Amino acid sequence: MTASIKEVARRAGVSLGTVSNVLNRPEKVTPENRERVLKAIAELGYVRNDSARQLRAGRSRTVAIVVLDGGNPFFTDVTRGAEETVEAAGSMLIVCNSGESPAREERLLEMLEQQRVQGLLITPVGTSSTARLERLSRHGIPVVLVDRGAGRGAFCSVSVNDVLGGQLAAEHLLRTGHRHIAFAGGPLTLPQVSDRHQGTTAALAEFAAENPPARLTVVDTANLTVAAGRKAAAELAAIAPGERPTAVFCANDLLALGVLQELITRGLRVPEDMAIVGYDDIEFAAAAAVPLSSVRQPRELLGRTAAQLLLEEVEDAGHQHRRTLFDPELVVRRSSEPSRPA
Amino acid sequence: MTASIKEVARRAGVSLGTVSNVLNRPEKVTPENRERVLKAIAELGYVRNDSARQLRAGRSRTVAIVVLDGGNPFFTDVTRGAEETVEAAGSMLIVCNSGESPAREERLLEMLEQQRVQGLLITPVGTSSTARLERLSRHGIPVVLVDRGAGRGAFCSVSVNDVLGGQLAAEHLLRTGHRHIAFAGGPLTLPQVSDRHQGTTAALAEFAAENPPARLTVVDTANLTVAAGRKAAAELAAIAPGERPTAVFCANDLLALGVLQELITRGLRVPEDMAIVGYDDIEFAAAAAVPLSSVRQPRELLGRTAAQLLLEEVEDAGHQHRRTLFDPELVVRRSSEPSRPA
DNA sequence: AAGCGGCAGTGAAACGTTTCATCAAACGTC
DNA sequence: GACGTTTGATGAAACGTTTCACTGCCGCTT
Repeated sequence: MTASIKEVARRAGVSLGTVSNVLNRPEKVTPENRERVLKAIAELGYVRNDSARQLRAGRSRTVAIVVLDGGNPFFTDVTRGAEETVEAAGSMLIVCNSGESPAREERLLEMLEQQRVQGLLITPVGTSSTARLERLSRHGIPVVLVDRGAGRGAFCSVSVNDVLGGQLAAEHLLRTGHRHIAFAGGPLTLPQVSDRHQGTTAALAEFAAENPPARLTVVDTANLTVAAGRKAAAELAAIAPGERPTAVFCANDLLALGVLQELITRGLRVPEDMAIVGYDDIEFAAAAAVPLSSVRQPRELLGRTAAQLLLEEVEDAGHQHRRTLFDPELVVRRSSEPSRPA
Repeated sequence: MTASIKEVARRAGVSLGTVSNVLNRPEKVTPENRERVLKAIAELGYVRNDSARQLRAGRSRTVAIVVLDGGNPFFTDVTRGAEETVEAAGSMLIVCNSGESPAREERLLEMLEQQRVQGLLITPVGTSSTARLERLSRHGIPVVLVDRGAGRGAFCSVSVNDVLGGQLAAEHLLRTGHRHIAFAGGPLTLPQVSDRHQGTTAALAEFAAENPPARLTVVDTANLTVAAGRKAAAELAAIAPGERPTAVFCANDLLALGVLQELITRGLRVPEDMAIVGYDDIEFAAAAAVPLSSVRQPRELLGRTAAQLLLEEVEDAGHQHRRTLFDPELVVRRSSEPSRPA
């Protein structure tokens, strides 16, 4: 269907190697020959065959990023950052979505390995893929963990201190007078979720050292979506007012937006009846029905840094793995403004 | 670095062809040989080389989708729909982002063509890429236009009637008493934008046939983002109250959310001082500070249908191009509830 | 004038698959 | 027990590149 280099050579009346030279080292070929080859290329509508190129070269020019949820603005922002960096290096970023499903993740990794991608940015669903990722790395495909610390020193990683984030959120709620807090998130097997939860309990423990202890209710959700948030809010709203937490810290903003919406629908006031703090500070958080307090992560920076680390490792094989950890930042908005000053 | 089929063959003590058979037609090979080959594969950590496979086969197992804005929930939903369908067919969907930049789009198309992707779903930035897309199609890479009608019959396309959408929005505003409406959107070279604008003017024209004419103010924006919306709102707010439109129809929801936020910040009330209608009905529209009226598009269905059409064309070369057009639906929420009944 | 270095261009080899014609062996039939 | 048929295994060819050792050729030096 499509013309090959051989036909270009024949039409231009030169050898195969000369055409290749025009394509790869144009300065090495005489101007008139270059001219003729380019003309032939244009006439035939020749397009380089990347498969053959890659086969010969042993490696490709694409970097892949595998995200947990392609619809979550957090990940699209991370992706944007990575895209920028990868593109500047002359490669192409392809975005894949595991949708928090280990099976799909597995399938994607399999296909990406077969494609011999240049490198891989990934937020793994769980720990089940660690073995496969290590194998990728061993096979010469660098892997950088995104939004997830590397367990042992096997990979580079770029993440944000989720424990600290959870702590910031919980401390804020305690400071503004809340004594019964809910943590909404799940599945708890996601390190992001469990770290944020851990930060919460840490803050509560610290608080209890000098005060009467505060209470924590955990609402486990199936995933981190708006729909899951609505469901969580329904559970919270069903609790008798006296026993109900007065604030909820949600493991991400989608969840928080769902919670907010459902609470309002059910006639509860935010923050008076229930304060809310989200996580990620996505663009929509500030635009919500009640502007959402949230723990901000440097999303694009995360993506940029991860891509840089990856490209570095692609260049330099004898590379030392590195872990980068950013600190999050609490952004207080109306959804958690003190209803009763501490 | 990575083992090849040849080494597997040597280790298993069989020929090269037998290994290939184990991989592709396992029933054709004797159980004990199959066993030995699989063992060798496991021991060597052999991974199929897709470049070689593709080179031989002439085609790949990946479908690409090129979207205008990877961060826009509209596109992530379309992508989700497409993903589902493509995955069910055993292929892999890779997501690329043109970011509304013709240059980046051009680059992506070049690389995707070199990769000999199986097919392409695309929302083109403008009309400048038509020639290249036609060439792709001619070279055996089917192209389906998404959220964009095919100009001539060159491609399959799946879109939503944007003119009708614009009309629905404008009629709604006229019916609820508005006599000076703003249209915010841009660039007007985007067919989506110009169609929605055209629908608006059509509705106004129809209205004027039986009523004193209503007024339309166009606010041209650089793109369709929240930031652009904020800027547009600033312009609207700067108009003297008597001269200011009483309602604004935004070409998409991101824009509308930005407008909403900025208006609130500036102390204008929605919908009392200015009603808003958005477009797309993304998930965040209902959760906004003032729940947003919006023109709903069947986003996942759009993606699914486009992917189906594409796969159909991949299968059947002698395929008739088809254009599918869905109708949008107006969803009225508080942002445009009649402040003064008609 | 002979020798030498540099420069363009050539053609074959190699990358890792899949396919296909060929071959050998085992089997069933008469 | 010979023959035809089926079955499984084999090895070479082909896909489209890039690379590299060679070959002429020209102009410069001695």
